Amino acid sequence: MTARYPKLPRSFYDRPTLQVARDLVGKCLILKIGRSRKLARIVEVEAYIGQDDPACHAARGKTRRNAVMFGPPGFSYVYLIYGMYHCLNFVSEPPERAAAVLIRAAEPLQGFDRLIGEMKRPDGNRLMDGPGKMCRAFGINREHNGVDLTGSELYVEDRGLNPKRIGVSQRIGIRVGRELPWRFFDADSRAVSKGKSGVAPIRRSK
DNA sequence: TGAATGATGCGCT
DNA sequence: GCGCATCATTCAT
Repeated sequence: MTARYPKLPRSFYDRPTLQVARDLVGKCLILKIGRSRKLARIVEVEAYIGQDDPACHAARGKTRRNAVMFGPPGFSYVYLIYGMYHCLNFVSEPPERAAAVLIRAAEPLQGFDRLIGEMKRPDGNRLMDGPGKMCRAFGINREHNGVDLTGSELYVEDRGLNPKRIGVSQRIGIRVGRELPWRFFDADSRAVSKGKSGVAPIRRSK
């Protein structure tokens, strides 16, 4: 079976982070697991942008944990939070500007039937409505840190599932940099984590 | 339906 | 030690 949909190239990630974040809404995240694959439509993201953003892990300089953010765009940045959850990010912009997009929620498209069936109250929209839950459903952990998104293990495809409307709001769960409206989500998806109305939704520009 | 809270590991001061 | 880009559960309204 040949690829029918274009994989996002490095040039996609090598752009201003707010554009990358916005354009990721509606794209499809794919993780290859052996001979099968898991596939989900991204419906919510947040931008974390370099030194000027106090909420960004890169704001206080390079460390072992955040090192990948200081590298080239188009790589994954995965870290452990609250001792038990993982968060998946895509590195954006050139190395001089350590930035990334946090993938916060997704709609299951393929490979999640079993997990949905195991839910107390089976509902695909609730399986990955948060960054920790999404990583758990995909099985993403720190072994997926620093993966090249132009490779064949973990990548993103454009399947033409663009959102009709993109909502914008403040970012969730942070204590600093709260005022910045750097969260983007599919305003018509029921799989976003919370604040489904947010700031007034705006129309997609492209 | 919403607020409060505990779980749990690790990076950083 | 403290705080964290979270979540499930409990308890109150």
